[in-house]
Amino acid sequence: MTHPPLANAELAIMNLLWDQEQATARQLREQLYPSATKAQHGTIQKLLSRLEEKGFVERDRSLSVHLFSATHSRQAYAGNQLESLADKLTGGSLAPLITHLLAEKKISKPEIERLRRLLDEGPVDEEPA
Amino acid sequence: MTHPPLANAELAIMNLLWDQEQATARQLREQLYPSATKAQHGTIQKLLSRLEEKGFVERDRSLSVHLFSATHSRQAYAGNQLESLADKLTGGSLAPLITHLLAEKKISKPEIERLRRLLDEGPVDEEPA
DNA sequence: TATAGATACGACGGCCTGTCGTATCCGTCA
DNA sequence: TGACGGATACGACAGGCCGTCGTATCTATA
Repeated sequence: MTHPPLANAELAIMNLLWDQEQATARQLREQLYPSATKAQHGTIQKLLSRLEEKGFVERDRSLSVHLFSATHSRQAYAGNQLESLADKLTGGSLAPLITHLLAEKKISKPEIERLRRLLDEGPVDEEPA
Repeated sequence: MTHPPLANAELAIMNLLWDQEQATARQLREQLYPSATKAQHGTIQKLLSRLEEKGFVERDRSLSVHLFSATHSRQAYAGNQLESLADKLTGGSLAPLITHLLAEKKISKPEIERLRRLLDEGPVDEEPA
């Protein structure tokens, strides 16, 4: 199952939900639009309901003030996007994606070490958040 | 310098240009729309000129029939997209993107070997095409 | 019951994408 | 030289997605 890509404002909401596990629409609005006008409450609601349609967000309706939470982890989404990138561009293989970044030295040495450790350990537990 | 993402039809053209280095609009049309109606010539031209605006395609005007070629390699574009994915999702770090795919065993053993060799060799020449 | 706050739903403008028509240009060939 | 075929140039269009906002309905509480 491959997730559709997210637009900017949607991603901004997901980033908040990935960081805090649960939030009300009001809390999200305060973080995204510090100068709160009344209309933007509707914007948040709209974005949340679209995210719900796409299956990214779950809504707890048990209270009259709904609680929203992410259904997929950030890594799950990220990995999925990486996969679809590889499918579109390199027949599903990851190596060519990384080749160019290595050649351009866009990957730092600590990052290379980190990746090497990941590969050596084989299947690993997810890192927390 | 970060490239904008490409849409489907645009990507289809780029894939052809990445494979054959040079082509006329007519050649591209024959490969993309085997049942050639006349109108689709315009479509190809339009897509090519938009790709030119975005800096993905170069046009050799020395003959009256123009020759088109890609300005960036497939790897350059792919690496760039990977980079922007990492920037948007994980603060620029690649490891979390790969973590989930490893945990889900979405990466085959030969692919893991290939990645490990890339990392061990450090900065490497680009692979051809 | 009145009121504040939350949700539900629909509408809108803007942008991008893919498609297509039409007009113009250029070379070739009779 | 004049007509013709193929290529380019340019503009128009519908559809879809995104972000935004207004309005209406609902709910809890004082």
